[in-house]
Amino acid sequence: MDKEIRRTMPVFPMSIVQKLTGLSARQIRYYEQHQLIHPERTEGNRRMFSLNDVERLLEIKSLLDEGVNLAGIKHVLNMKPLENEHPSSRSEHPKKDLSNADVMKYLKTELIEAGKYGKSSLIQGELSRFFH
DNA sequence: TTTCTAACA
DNA sequence: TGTTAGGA
Repeated sequence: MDKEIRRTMPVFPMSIVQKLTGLSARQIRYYEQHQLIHPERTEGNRRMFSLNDVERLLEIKSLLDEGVNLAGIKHVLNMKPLENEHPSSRSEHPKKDLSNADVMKYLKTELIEAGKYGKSSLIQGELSRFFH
């Protein structure tokens, strides 16, 4: 009953999250602006991240390396809602899990669809070759 | 001293 | 994305 609260409990300040994720403060704040993470705030308006926020950021970092842009990352993250979010908005668990293969499959589909039409794809750069 | 927001020679 | 100004 408190395993979940542990993952969602705000415990890390910016400096720690930077070291843990290897991302810059600028990037972390930017991703928050784009709703990829929702760290809580202290009385002094300082961000406090939970373990889930950190894991989420690590996944964002991973997808970034694979050449997925923010729009794509949003989609992937939205496919696995349970992972984090606030304890407040949590009552029942719609339970779900997404394997890496599922994500790959999704990304590949995005790439193919983008090829059919114009150019716009959620996947950028040459890294998309991993899906060819 | 650390983090925050806003903005760009 | 980096970096910096100016404040808390």
